[in-house]
Amino acid sequence: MSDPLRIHIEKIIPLTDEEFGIISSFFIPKKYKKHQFLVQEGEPVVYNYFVIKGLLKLVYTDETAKEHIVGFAMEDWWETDFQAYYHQTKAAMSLVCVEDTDVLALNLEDYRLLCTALPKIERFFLEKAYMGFISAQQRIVSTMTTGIKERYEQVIKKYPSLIQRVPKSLIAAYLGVSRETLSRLSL
Amino acid sequence: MSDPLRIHIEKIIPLTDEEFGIISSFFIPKKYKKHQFLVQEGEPVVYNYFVIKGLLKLVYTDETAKEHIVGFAMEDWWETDFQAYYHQTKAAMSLVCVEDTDVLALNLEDYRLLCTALPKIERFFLEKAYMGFISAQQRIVSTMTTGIKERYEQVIKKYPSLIQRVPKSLIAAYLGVSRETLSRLSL
DNA sequence: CGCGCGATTGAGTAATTTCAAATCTAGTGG
DNA sequence: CCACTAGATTTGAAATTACTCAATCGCGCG
Repeated sequence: MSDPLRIHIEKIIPLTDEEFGIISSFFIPKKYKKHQFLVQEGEPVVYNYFVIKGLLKLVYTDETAKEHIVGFAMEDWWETDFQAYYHQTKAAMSLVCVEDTDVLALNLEDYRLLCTALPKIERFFLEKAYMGFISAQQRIVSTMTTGIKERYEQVIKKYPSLIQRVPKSLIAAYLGVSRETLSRLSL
Repeated sequence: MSDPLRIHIEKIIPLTDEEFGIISSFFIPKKYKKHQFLVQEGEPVVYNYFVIKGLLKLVYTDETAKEHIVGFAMEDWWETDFQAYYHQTKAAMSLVCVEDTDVLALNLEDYRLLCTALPKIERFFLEKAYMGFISAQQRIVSTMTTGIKERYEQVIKKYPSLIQRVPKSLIAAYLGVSRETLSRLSL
């Protein structure tokens, strides 16, 4: 009854026990240790991950080996290389544990089967995709219009726990500035 | 039979004439002239727009009155201030005609009625939302990792007609650099 | 105690911005 | 057909900002 996935989905659509049983049967529980890779750049992306517990970073590594944080994923978040997952191509980025992490994994075929078995779940995924789009777009606007200091403050306001859980250098990589520049901001 | 909306939707889900009749009945055709506003910052956002013909820019204006282009919308694109539309709040950005433009407008209540009347349309909107999310995320990655020259080249490669249809200063505002800087790139 | 990781600080360099002026171009009216 | 004008683009130069590279500091842990 206190299943995190069920609570998460029921924030958007109500479920009977039977329906949740169907949903549940498509997900594979997995556990990873800090520094392990869930998605590896250059490899196929098998799963979309729902985070039960822990913290992940989605990282793009450029030609000069510099790491750029595309996003973090904590409890109740979905994360993967969505482009590669959905189109079944090789990953362009990596999904890596920042902490020991428990997830539920859903492969694309099972996702489609789930949607066939329980069409109303599509409403849920639509909401998730839509919200993901809105928040990505707002991040774009924020990057274009807002100074680094304010962006940093927005991040710690929006995800207060993040500052406790990751080194500031990762936040810098998320904001798109060097760790030195972030360090020099008078906060 | 050559209805742009029908062709657009049928790229994702097949439709009977009757089904398309239902869909069609929820949309309101509208026409706008260059420089007119479809969405005005600070005002409620009534519609989501499907562009039949023409070109729109989605603009965020910052405190210093500088314009930032969140996105363009040309034929077969959907555009609005999605955040404000979906949550029925005031617009944070404006949607403005770059050319005379014909659209089909869908208000949120009609959107919900349409989804009830024809649930399979949700598959279509899910695909759109998902692709919108992916492309927004890729724009974030591109901004973080790629130099301006390459980003400019990517844009003209992806949307070749854009360069003919908008001044370079708008592309600069889309890329997040000053028009002078864009002008100084040796292309 | 000493190692290692993260954070800070300093100095020089590179890129971008801003402000200003000059140039170019397309469309308009004479 | 030409001159004029408004908008768009380019160029110049100074100022700002962030970057890189390097050294230092701080702290927890074996």
